[in-house]
Amino acid sequence: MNEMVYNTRDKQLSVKTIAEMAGVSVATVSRVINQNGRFSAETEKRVKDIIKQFDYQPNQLARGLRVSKTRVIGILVPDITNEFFSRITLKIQQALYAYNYATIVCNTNETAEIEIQHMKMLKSQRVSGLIYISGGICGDFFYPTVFIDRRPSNEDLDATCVFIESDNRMGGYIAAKELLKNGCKKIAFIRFKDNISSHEERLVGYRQAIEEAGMTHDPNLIIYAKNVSLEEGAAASDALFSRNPDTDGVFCSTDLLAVGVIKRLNEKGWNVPRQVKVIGFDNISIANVIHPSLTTVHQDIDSFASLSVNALMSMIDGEPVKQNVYTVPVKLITRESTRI
Amino acid sequence: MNEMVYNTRDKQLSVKTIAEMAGVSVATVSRVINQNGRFSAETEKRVKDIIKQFDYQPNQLARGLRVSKTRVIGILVPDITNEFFSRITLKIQQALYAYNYATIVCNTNETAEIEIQHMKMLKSQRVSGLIYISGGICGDFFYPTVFIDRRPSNEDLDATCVFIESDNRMGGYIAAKELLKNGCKKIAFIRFKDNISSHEERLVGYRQAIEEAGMTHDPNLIIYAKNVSLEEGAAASDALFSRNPDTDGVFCSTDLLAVGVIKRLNEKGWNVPRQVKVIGFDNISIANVIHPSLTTVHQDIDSFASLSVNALMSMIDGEPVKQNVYTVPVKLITRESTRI
DNA sequence: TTGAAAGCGCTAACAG
DNA sequence: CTGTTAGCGCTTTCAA
Repeated sequence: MNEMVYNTRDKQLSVKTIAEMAGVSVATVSRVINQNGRFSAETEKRVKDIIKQFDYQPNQLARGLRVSKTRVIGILVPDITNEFFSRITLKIQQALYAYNYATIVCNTNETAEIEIQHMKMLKSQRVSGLIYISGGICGDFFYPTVFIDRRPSNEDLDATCVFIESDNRMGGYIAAKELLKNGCKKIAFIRFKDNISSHEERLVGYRQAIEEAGMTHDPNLIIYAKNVSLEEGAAASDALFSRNPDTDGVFCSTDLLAVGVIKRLNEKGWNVPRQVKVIGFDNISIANVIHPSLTTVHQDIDSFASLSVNALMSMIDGEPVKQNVYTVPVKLITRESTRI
Repeated sequence: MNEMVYNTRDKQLSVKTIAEMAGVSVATVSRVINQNGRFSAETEKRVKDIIKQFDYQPNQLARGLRVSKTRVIGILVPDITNEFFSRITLKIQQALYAYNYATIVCNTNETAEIEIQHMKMLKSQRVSGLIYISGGICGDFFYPTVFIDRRPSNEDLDATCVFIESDNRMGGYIAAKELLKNGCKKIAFIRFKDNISSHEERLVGYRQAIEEAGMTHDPNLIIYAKNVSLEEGAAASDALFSRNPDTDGVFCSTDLLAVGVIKRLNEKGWNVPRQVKVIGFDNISIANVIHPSLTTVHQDIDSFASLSVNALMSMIDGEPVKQNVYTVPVKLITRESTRI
């Protein structure tokens, strides 16, 4: 039973106190902190010494209020527990950290309602920019914004924002090619139900490969998963094979779905890859752990992070957008689940 | 090549504007917003209508500056790509969201240097509280703080902070018991090298079970992993079996390590669970996907989140800390990796 | 090279 | 019930 006494309310150091201690004005202290020149080397040293001595951290609320710019970026992400998204988020945070920006991460759970609430909060926090990872139902162009993975509507994209994506069409194409090359005759596509541009493009690439192989694309072989999760992958697998038991190849728009499929097929005693070959997308670590290990299309997360942060920083600096859309190459990672 | 024009700088609505539009003073607007009474129903409606009409969001910077309280909490986490941590983080965010608090998530990568930098940033952002998930090298009690999973040093804990953990000793005990029950005679313990209280306690429980079984605890059977990762689990497995090839049971202080062990043993052609039984800790989804599926000790993440947020909220409200330490029950999840 | 002072948007006395 | 006003900590003219 302690009596609570936090220091939070204790008067922290402020420019005013520092000014007094250094025998200069607050303006000078501010100039030194922001290295705006117009102070002598001697003054600079005096002020800096005090700052260091007391480990002074400028109040970002006051600064933000004054200059209408916070060093905070909002990140909106559908599901932070999905390793693919958490890895992007982490890389972005690390890149922003180098610019001394903090991030507020918001989990939207693919729900417009929640996304809108988060946007209000971010607005009230006066964030300096937004990064949407696979989201953007309510694109509000109040802020410099980067979209990753999910293309915003065209009007929005024509405006002042940036969109970064994998070469999803190529990804779908090489995925289907891999299955075709290894002898699959009836290839299904399991995808997230929502109308995400990245998953659409993967479908387009898949269809192209199918048609190039002289086969016809069968809409019955497209299965929609309610969520991107192991469970929904398993459910989609059941739905697929109950209707099309002779399917011999499955391309999933996400590793999580693919792993759910493999797990379900294993449980039912099917042999992957002998009876059915499976391929995923993302290359998350679980893909290399499942048995058989999952062939997948690798997305270049490092490029996502560096491109998005560079773009956002120059937007915030008021520079004109040189390039609206960036397409990042993908590559096939061959593992057991598609072996002959 | 668009010319950039963001609305960010456009004058947003403020209490002043709203006051003018409603024909009242700023004080009244503020009272309505914060529901501090002393306004008529009629005034309230007038103000609220305008707020709704323009979707006005109060400037939290100004508010925070004024009341020395931000609606922002800092969360420090070792590795957001570890599903166990991302799930805790998500649950905490959701709980805080209900209180209208935002979170700044900082990835410490188990590095003191980075943790210190993040602390400075959080301080400059004037967060209202801190939640350390499995961290806290530099416990700064400037803020109301909750520690999860890793016990802070005792002096710190005596102060005004809260610590929440699983019943790790019991977890270690039931894990080792499960292996003993299923016939293991030589049981190893693979753990993260850092001196984390939770992993220490798991060791204590493990030893207790070993000794109760009339066996002696062999320090050679304790292996330290450099990181909590699949790769380090595999490496630890190699180190273990090269020195102790007759080991027939492995308890890992983390699922990630355990899955790394199983994967490595599979690769080497060992049969899990016939030759070696393996058990983990956390119950992350990968545990149910690996073959053989991993028996593990489930941690109650929901309780972590609700306990920590409740505690933090009352600390922030200035209430005395009623309870310093919370211990959350664990439970054994039996799967294939320990079957006889 | 330096300082005085205004003001960012908000809340909380205080006065009516 | 309502308004006036000071001031949170900071940056930025403007003047010296």
